[in-house]
Amino acid sequence: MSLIAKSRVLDRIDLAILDELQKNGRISNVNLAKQVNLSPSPCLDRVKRLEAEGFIEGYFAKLSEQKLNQSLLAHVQVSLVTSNTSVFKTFKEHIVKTPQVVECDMVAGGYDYLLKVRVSDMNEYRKVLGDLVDIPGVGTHHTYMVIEKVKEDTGLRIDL
Amino acid sequence: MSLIAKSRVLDRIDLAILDELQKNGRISNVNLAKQVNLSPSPCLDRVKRLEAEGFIEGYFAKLSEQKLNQSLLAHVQVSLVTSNTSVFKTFKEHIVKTPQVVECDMVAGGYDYLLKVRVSDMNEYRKVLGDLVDIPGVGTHHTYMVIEKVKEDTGLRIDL
DNA sequence: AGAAAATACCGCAGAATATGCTGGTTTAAT
DNA sequence: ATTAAACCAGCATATTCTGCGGTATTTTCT
Repeated sequence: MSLIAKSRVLDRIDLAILDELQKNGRISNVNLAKQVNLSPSPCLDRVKRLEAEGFIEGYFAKLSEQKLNQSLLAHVQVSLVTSNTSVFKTFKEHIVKTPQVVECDMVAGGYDYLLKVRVSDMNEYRKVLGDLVDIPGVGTHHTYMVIEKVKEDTGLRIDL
Repeated sequence: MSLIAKSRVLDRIDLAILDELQKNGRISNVNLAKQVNLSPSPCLDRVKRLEAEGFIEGYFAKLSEQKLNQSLLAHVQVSLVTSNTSVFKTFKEHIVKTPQVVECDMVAGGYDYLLKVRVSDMNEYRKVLGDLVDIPGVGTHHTYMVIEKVKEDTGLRIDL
């Protein structure tokens, strides 16, 4: 017997459930069941299983960036001067503590980072960038201020 | 009387509701009410109002990128050769049609774009990039492949 | 300051939904 | 062909949703 946890194969119904929940996270189970041509009980069973198996990580409300005054977005490319462990540790600690940095990816060879920064206005951005470049070990940086959002797909692609 | 739709000021309870729903989008109304020290009725009233006023844009299930085999992420910087309207139109049409491109921001002066591409593996990425560079008007491009996700905050910042 | 109005809150009741259980059916493997 | 496993529908109970009426608190106007 294999020690690897078996990952059940998803059938068409499971995929339809995921696709629907990804678009409408608060749909009632009875309506979800109708949507996927199932009666409520087995539908709920499947949802519970998809949650337990980790296919569904959670449910979240999407809030309005405009209404909550956080509609200015910038991508910042940052290079560290060395791959030194303590330099990275300091950098990461700062990033985690800075709430305006909503995303941080290590890219390419290991010294480069791409940050996504969400702020209310340029003044706030200036402060965030000022703090960022003061971190020891931070070398070059370049800001890509977002002018227009052309596309944004939050969900994953589901092939039904 | 003003024709501007009045935007009610959010009090501490509204912010607490938004903060909770952003973390737990499927919490029951009775539990949400307990969380914010309210009885269910006014709590539901507030949620409905926050939805109607656009503070809450929707509810979504977050699916597992790993489990659904879409865990390879790349940021791609693309420059168009001109700001020509039809060039941009063609570019945008391609982007919208390509499901692997999950995000596309126009940045800086107007010819540069930052794409976020989500694929299952390098082979798929190669195809996506190949199609991308074949679009007429696309000039230089540079790929930042994500090695490690250092931080990811989906929600907005709420100051309670 | 005092009265009137508006707003927000609570608790209750009927309707809808969630959830566990049972039994019957299909599917897969031996 | 037989057995085992998985799946599905329907029912019963518990929970939750949701609208309504009454009360308290805050706001506004005189």
